[in-house]
Amino acid sequence: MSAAEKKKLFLVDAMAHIYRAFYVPMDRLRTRDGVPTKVPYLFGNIVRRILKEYQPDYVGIVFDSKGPTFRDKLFERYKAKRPPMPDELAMQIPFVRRLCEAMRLPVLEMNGYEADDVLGALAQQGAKKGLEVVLVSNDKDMMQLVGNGVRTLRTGSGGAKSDTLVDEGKVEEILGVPPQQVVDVMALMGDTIDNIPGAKGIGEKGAVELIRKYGSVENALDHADEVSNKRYREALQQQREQVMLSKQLATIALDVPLELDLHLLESRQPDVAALAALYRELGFTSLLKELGADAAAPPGPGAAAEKTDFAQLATAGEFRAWLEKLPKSAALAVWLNLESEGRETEGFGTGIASVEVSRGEGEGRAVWVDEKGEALRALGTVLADGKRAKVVHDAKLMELLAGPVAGIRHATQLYSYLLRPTTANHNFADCALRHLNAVLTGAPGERAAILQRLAPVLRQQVEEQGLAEVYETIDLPLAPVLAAMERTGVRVDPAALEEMSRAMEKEIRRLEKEIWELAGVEFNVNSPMQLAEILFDKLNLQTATKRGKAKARSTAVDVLEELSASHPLPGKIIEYREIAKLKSTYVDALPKLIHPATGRLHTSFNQTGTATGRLSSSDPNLQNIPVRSELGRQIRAAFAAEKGKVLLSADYSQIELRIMAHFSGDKVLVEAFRNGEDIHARTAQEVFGVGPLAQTAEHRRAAKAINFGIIYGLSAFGLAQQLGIEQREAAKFIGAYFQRYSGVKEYLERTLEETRKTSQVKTLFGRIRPIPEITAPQMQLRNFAERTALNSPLQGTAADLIKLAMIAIERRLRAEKYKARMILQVHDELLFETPPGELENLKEMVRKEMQGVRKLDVPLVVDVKAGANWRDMQ
DNA sequence: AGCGCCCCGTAC
DNA sequence: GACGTACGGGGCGCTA
Repeated sequence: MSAAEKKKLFLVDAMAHIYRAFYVPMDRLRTRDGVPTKVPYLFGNIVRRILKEYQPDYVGIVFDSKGPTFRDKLFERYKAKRPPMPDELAMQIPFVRRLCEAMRLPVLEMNGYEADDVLGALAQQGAKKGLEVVLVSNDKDMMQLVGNGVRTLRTGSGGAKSDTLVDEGKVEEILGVPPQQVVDVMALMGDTIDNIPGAKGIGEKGAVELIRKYGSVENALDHADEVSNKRYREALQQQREQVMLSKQLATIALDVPLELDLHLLESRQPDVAALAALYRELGFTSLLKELGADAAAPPGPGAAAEKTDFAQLATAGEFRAWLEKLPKSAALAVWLNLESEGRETEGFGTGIASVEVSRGEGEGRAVWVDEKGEALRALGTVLADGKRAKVVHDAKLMELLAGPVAGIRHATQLYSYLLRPTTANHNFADCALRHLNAVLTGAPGERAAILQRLAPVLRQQVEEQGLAEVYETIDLPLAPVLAAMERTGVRVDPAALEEMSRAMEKEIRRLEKEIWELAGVEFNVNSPMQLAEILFDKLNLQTATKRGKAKARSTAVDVLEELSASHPLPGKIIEYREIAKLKSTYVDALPKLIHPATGRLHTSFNQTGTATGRLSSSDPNLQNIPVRSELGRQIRAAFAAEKGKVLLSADYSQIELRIMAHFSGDKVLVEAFRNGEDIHARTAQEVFGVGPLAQTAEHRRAAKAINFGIIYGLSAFGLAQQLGIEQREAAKFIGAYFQRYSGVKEYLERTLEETRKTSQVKTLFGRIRPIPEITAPQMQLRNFAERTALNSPLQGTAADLIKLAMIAIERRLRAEKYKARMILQVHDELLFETPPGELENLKEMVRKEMQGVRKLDVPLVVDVKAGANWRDMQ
């Protein structure tokens, strides 16, 4: 009999599919009474698809038995750990059984055995009878049954095309071991669904690696002491018993006393009447129609949820009337509820689900956003009216979603940030909990009401901390500026990136091959763990300099550079890393984030995300676009002005050192900046006693590192590492620096003293950063706190200065009707896109506003460049 | 599949 | 431990 003529037996692992369906995020699928129906719905989908796609001759749906199984008796203590099935899931299983019944699919189960065992036994018998057996299950454990006419079918979520029929070769491809070793792998990695404990600390990756090397669990355990990876070695040594037990648990029993009755399993036509009744009961309208049943369709799932609108104001008209009756004097709290968590749609109109407003504590009104946009229009009028004070949480988001906002009195997110910039979360719920101990219930209007309560509490603290001026003059006015920048976006040339991607892919493959040859084995070059094994175990390479315990097996670039003296492999890894990093992070990632409507990248500037007062940028992060390497600059060149425009870049020169000069009043530093000297050359002269003309590149490099180090809270260790010199020598440099720049030394000492007294530092404008660890008994914590205390006032003041400049520049761009737009901020740089006609005026204006933003004891210098793209500028 | 952690690398 | 501030990708393990 040829393979094509073989009859097909499909056995479906019901529980595996039920669990999988349960975790698909479709929680709105319920009957009108709220009974969840997702599981029978998805289960039915997959079974109908399989029947249609593969047309099996025999089908069985295999369930676990209801009573205790032989495994429970053998391994009671593990069974006890299995979490009970969630009620939400348990209540849906009877529907699945009824569905099978209505589809006339035989349900198979066997007292005392789990589904896996039944499947295993039936599969064997079927194969013996010359059937082509397919086990429908994505469970990896099931792959131990593959071979001799038995395969598994892994169903994908993308329809039949994404299904995989798994034969012996495929098992190895997927799991990395043949079917005979599946049990061994499972015994090590464990499986939560099947309640196999495995070895803690060993995942799939490690399990496969160990079994490939040692062949079996038993052998791996016997040679546990030889395993080089510490984590795996200890896991094997310490969890011997558990691993052996896991192997027994993972092994599928083939001796189930069950007779394969092919007559019972023959494919049959469904019981249409029973199926229609069930579909109707579950509210599966579309399936009912498909069935051709003549019954009237009840409302489908999801329709019910929209009707349960319990907004306090029923219509946009009511909302408008409510707003019109507002007394002019009252500050209005406004809260927007978004349609979804994702920010894809943010900023481009469609994201608002409902609006909440409040005139005072304890009051709140909510209204759903209507299709005609009446509610949003009414809101927009009030928001744009500067004479009406507003209370909001996120000022930038309000601007982005609801249009121009004038007259914001309180922005609680900014208050929260100014008060505690080191706290990670400034979302509304956390603020309400932190400052009011209020837990949100989700009642309509509640958030706006709580906003009214929160605002005065935070405002008072902001005033007490002397932060009101920073709020009024910097953070609040900056919010709409950032909103405008995000909305404008920046153009990136996708064709250029795609072209680069192709070339880089080729290069990566080439390097990968070379690396594999040098290593003598194929491995994942992206995995530091695998790479470390090759470098330190297989090739036995060693670094001369000792590294700390934690970083003993680091594969960071400085280590690779050291190793490259003794082997060609590390050098190739460095090459590979650079290309792979730039490709995945920028070249491939950026095009995906181009907005379809605008064709541009719209980053999100986080105004409350850093401890120092800097901004941050994400999705994508446009503040770390490469510039240092040639390949990196090629990426930067893809950031190009649109047709008929050019880019203008303006960056502060040495701003943090200038601020240091201002704060410290150090005579040398102030003089150098007032004279417009090259500051690195001056430092080289001061520290090494070498005049500018006699300085070598090495002098300049060291001087530059020292100047940077000063800003970061210099240590001899850090400088030594940076320069690749002895710590003693670095200490000498630092000593020389402080001798020549004694004002700097005194300033740094003063700063630490002051910080110890107040446990916080301040910027020039009064922005604070709490540093409680400054008095920690643990030296390590304290050292870190000290470096932070020295750096934050410099970094934070620089951030304040450029924020002020941005506000001033944006004001002038609008007042003087420039067509130019500010599009990015990168900490000390501003990027603009402008028609060439405005370029000269813009250059002058931007330079003037940035340099004159605040008079310091040393001049602020701004370098201005222009060009077609972000790389080629002069 | 999604999250959290680690390592690593990009920017200023 | 290791000079400051960020964000993000890939690997890996855990958990639902």
